[in-house]
Amino acid sequence: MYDLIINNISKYIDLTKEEKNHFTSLLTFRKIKRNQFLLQRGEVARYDCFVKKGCLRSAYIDKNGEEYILQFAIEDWWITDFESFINETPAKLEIMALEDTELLQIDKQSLDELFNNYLKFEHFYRLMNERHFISIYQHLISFLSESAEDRYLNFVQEYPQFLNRIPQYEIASYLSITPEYLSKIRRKQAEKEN
Amino acid sequence: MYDLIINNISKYIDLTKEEKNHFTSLLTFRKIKRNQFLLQRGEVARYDCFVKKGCLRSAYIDKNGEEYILQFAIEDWWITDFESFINETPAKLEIMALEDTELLQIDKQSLDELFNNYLKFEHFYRLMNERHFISIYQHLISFLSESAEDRYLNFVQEYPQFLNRIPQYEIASYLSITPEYLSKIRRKQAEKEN
DNA sequence: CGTCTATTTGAATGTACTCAAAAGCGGTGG
DNA sequence: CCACCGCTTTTGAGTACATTCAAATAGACG
Repeated sequence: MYDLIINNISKYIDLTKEEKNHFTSLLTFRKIKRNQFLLQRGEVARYDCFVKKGCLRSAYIDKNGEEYILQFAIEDWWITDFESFINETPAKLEIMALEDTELLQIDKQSLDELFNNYLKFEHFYRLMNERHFISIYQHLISFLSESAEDRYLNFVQEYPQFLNRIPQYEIASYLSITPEYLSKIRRKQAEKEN
Repeated sequence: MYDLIINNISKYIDLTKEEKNHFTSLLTFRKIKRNQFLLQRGEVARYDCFVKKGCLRSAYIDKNGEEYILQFAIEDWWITDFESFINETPAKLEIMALEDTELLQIDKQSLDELFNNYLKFEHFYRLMNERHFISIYQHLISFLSESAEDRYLNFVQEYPQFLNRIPQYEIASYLSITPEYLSKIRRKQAEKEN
């Protein structure tokens, strides 16, 4: 049950048996079905969620109802609306399952208590968030400096595991282009191959 | 000398006199002149820097030499190439002073030692980075969902203190538009006023 | 199969860019 | 105090990347 998440944390810090037990006692298991919401806009994100199995996406929805996917999360990834979770404010993002999904979640209060009692975990959380932060930075830079076509090519290189798993219009949204234009990019690439 | 930075940290955690003294003993003071580099691309960012006086900008430079400004930092802000500082890898960003600037900087080793000896400071750093992280997230969302014109209007609202201080072509770069187009946006806005 | 959803195609359009040149602005020296 | 220089901002014309809209085609699933 907890192998994957313990292993995930052990990449950053070493844990004693007691620490593992205490940590896992704070987790709750949750299943959500394909196309169901883990978090809806306006709710407070009460949990930081670790994906045990399945696939989710977080997206920002603007005033015109336009969706902008910010992150996909599969097995061994964490996902939440970070701003909402940290500040305990209404979420600007929504998180939806793209597949039937199994999660282990921890609520903010438990996490804060954990940080107070086991300082090691605050260290872990800082390190994990630093990585996450760096990846968002890179994402931002790629939007600033690259064309839609380059972003697609990078995506294919960097996340080949997503290509077979996630519909094309979701990938288009992640790359912030229209599905029509992504289709045209793909045709162009296919023509180049020959 | 240290009032501003101690005050900055005290927004997040309470410090004893001894902690303050220890912390400030780790800082080095540095002045850089307008148009000089605090960090150049390819160097490792050895310091996280607190701005005591002046103004800097961090920018990503792509293969064509195009600049994309990611952050401005004035008094009471922190700046570094986070990825380079954390991972101790060559910087992809450059940081330059837009005005004569005074800094207090701390190197990574001192910071890590500080975290080990005074766990409180790791807590501070986590909280500060969480805020920084959230603001990068919002920056990304604004690029995804808003037109150049809306981004400019938001910038004017959110950072009026920068308008008189930073040249227009730097602001254009931060908004990721050409100076020419920013000029056109401003004319359009001015016409609306009448 | 038939239906529903996802992808592709094409034509018209728009937002923002490029390039070139003019105008504005601030400082310096004669 | 004016003239000149370099740098920043504005203007305009032409263009490109990506969008919108509408329709056709392809795929997936019951």
